[in-house]
Amino acid sequence: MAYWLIKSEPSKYSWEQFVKDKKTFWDGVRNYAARNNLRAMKKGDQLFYYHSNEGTEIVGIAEVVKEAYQDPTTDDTNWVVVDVKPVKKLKKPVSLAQIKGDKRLADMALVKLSRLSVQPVTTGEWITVLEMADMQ
DNA sequence: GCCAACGTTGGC
DNA sequence: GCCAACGTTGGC
Repeated sequence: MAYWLIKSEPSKYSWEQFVKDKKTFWDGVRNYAARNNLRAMKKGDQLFYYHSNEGTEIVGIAEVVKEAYQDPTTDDTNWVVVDVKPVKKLKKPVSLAQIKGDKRLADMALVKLSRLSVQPVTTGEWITVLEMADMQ
């Protein structure tokens, strides 16, 4: 099983909305690196849900329920979506500032490739973030 | 609202 | 195929 991080602007699609919907397809990815990550996702993979622009923190955990398929919002076959569902909210959100301040997370894509909207997370990073969220 | 970083486009 | 110009993302 792999770990990932997906970003969303709360003003466009917040964690709260995601929980209300119970499931969504992750659309709007128009970047090849992010697209490749979507394609690499397997059912059951876990994802951090990150709020960009407002909050700038990891707020919850989601799970892949359906692997990549043609993006239903476009005819362009370059683009895919995955289905994801919320798993649980973090007890304490982990902010970008906290992540930047922890040297164990200095290599996180969130820090190094800040504009990538779908990024891989290593097992070590996953565990560290969960610790910071008071979830261990 | 500004601006840095980075991806993409298009001229040559 | 290089690289400048441009557009977009996202932190502050």
